Amino acid sequence: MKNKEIQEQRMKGYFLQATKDLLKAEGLKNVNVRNIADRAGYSYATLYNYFKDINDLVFLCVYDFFEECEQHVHAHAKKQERGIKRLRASIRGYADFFVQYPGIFALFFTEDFGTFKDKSHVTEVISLSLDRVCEEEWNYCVSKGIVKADSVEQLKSQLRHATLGLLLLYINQRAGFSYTELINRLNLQTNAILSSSSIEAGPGNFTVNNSLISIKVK
Amino acid sequence: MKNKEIQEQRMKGYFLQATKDLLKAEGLKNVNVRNIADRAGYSYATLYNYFKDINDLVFLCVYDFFEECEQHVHAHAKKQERGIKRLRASIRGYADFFVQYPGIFALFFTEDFGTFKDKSHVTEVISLSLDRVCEEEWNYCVSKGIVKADSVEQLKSQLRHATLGLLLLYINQRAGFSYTELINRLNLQTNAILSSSSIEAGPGNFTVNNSLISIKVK
DNA sequence: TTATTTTCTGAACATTGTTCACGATCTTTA
DNA sequence: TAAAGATCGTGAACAATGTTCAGAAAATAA
Repeated sequence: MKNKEIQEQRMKGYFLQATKDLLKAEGLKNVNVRNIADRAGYSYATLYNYFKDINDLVFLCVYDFFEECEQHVHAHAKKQERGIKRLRASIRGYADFFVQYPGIFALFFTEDFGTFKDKSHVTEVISLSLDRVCEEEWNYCVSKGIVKADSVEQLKSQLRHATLGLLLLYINQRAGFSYTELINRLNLQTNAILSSSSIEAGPGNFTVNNSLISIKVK
Repeated sequence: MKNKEIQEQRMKGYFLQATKDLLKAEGLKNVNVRNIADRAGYSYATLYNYFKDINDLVFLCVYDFFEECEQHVHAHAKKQERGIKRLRASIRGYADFFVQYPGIFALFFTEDFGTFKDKSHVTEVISLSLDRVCEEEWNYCVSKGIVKADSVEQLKSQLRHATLGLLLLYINQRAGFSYTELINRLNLQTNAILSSSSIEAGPGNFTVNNSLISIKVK
């Protein structure tokens, strides 16, 4: 009875891996049962012995992709000194990850769940993904008194929605600007949110000349 | 030569109207050539005599939908007194419009353009739609000295992205909260952005008790 | 080795976008 | 007005994709 379980998990893993590879390499529109099965080395019909439908398979990838995103962010952010700087770097890393893999962005935020069951788990991972990858740094900022504990939830929420909105326009080609310009706008926007009254002024955090428009990042 | 033009525009109009009705009534996933043609009273093949493909037809609807959105917003906002209050009401109206028609949100922000040509026009309408429906009120606020002229672009941008991000999570069912809660969060977020240093304090605008979290709207 | 259960597979069906040849209709012209 | 020609509308047909199913292949049990 144990072997059967192991073998089933192994089979699921093959399809899952094939789906992830395909999604990263060719985007969500090229993810279909025949392509997945080809990569996995089985017939498309076999897939249905292990997954209810293609949504079941595709949305299972969210967990792995979130971990990848987390690692990408941490690898990018750990070069910065702790505090607001690292927080900013985390947000930048988060955006970079989805720009690099637009298919993962589509899966996380725009793809219809269809018949996918138990979406509450996966929606929480998705909707709080930016908060999660920044969590350690938020805690640090609060513990050091850089950010007021009262304000953290409000700041997280602002950053979450602002980052998402900007990414949505850029990744779905609604914004007419370049990648460089995206990063520019992301920085401006992040600074505007972080330079609220909830952030204690401190040397090396950032310099604001009291106008929202021209914020100079040190 | 003139009659032909008129007749062609009329035919396009039938398909366009059918597409809009369908999209509003049944959402983007039920918009397909056969359903559209049924509503228009023609065969699905006839559609291809007037439009290059279905994307050509569907993205043409953007212009009309934007006008509808604009009217919805104005009808909702004109009850408020001019200035920050009406600005807030406009943002609320904008969100309401897309909540009422999730298919229009999908078309505006998440649907792939495919082979759609000349997207620069339509992307501008889309990406600046919130700015446009608020334009009159921004001008008013600047002219009355309620908002610093320097800050307007930054504020527009913040509101645009924050509103979009929040709507994305709600409409695509990534957020686990109700409509009431959405409006709550939207108001909080809007107030946080509008109560920056760029907004002059004034009687009746709003009351802030200096913390980001608990803003009381008068 | 044979029988039974499990796993895998292509055929087949539904849906959707698109093309195309053909017939209907309208216009031109002798 | 009637024949010739142009234009328009149509279903058949093809491709791509999701899904189901009966049966082949493989693994297991007797």
